[in-house]
Amino acid sequence: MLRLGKLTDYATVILSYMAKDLANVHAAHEIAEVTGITQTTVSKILKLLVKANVLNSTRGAKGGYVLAKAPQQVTVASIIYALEGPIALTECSISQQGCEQASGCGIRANWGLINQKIHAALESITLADMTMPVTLPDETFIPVATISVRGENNVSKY
Amino acid sequence: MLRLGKLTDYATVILSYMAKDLANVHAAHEIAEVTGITQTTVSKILKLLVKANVLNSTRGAKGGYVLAKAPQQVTVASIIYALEGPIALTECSISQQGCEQASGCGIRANWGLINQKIHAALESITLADMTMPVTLPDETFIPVATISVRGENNVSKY
DNA sequence: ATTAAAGAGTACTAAAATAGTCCTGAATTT
DNA sequence: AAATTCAGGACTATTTTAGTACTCTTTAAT
Repeated sequence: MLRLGKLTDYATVILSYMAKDLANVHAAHEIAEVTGITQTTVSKILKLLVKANVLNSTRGAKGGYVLAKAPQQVTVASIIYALEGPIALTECSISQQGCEQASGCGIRANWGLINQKIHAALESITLADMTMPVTLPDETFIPVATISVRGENNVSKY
Repeated sequence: MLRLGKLTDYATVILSYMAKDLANVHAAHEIAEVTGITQTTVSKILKLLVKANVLNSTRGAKGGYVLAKAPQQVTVASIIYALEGPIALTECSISQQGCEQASGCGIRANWGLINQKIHAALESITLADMTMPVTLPDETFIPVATISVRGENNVSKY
């Protein structure tokens, strides 16, 4: 399955919670409580989001995290980038070094094309879109039909 | 990184080789030789592609594999599906069961939106596009800038 | 008929990536 | 000074993915 890690899923949960309460600074422990994700894991995610300039942090008592930008300006691509690094489906789309036969490779360019399209899709959706309640029939949500589930847990429920 | 497994990368290499020589039946050992992928791994991939109706196989001496459809009709989405299962970024996009709070989940619907876009992008590119030599400046191929490589090997070079 | 060549199916092992935890240090408020 | 909170890094455990091996079935050639 073309998939994102759990941490990215968690991150969207955390960020959409924060997007709904922009007025306050949120400490890691508070977010952990609200989301049900353990605090150590929440902290790990928050740190990554700060490093990627999605969040700002303040230390010390009364410290915590706030969004660095308006929800409309936080793209899904930037969230994925923060948690998982570059958005690219194949290695050779990232580094040309890895490919021993870069010049003769007819596939690399075409993977690049695909990556571009996907990147564009992920750039076009923001945290604001994620928090906005969408109410479409279920069929529209699920692009693939009958399905073998390969993992269990997720917390996209807040 | 939003990524595909190596096997999927291999699969595109194998399929584009086969797409260039539609006239002949290709045995696993032959494909292994040409691509440099070990035969056991090649076999594994070919079997998955048969199961997904991307390839047809014939057993016995002189047997082997051929494309089940014209290259224009083999979508990248179907290749990914064959190797990795459903194309969905988050678990909750696949099964509603997994999500304890399905009704109250504001995020699920929005992930579905993203999945749809990505699925559309992957449906829009076929094996024919992959084999077609694209010659654009390198910058166009690589959507993300400076980059930490997390894996090494790939064989997208044929 | 027998043999050799090929794929089908399944189970298993090894390697790599991901998730999750813990510890120590630095900044800030009271 | 003490308490709170984030920063950074190292480490462990878990899960996923990759790769291999083995047995069975099918087909062609002799």
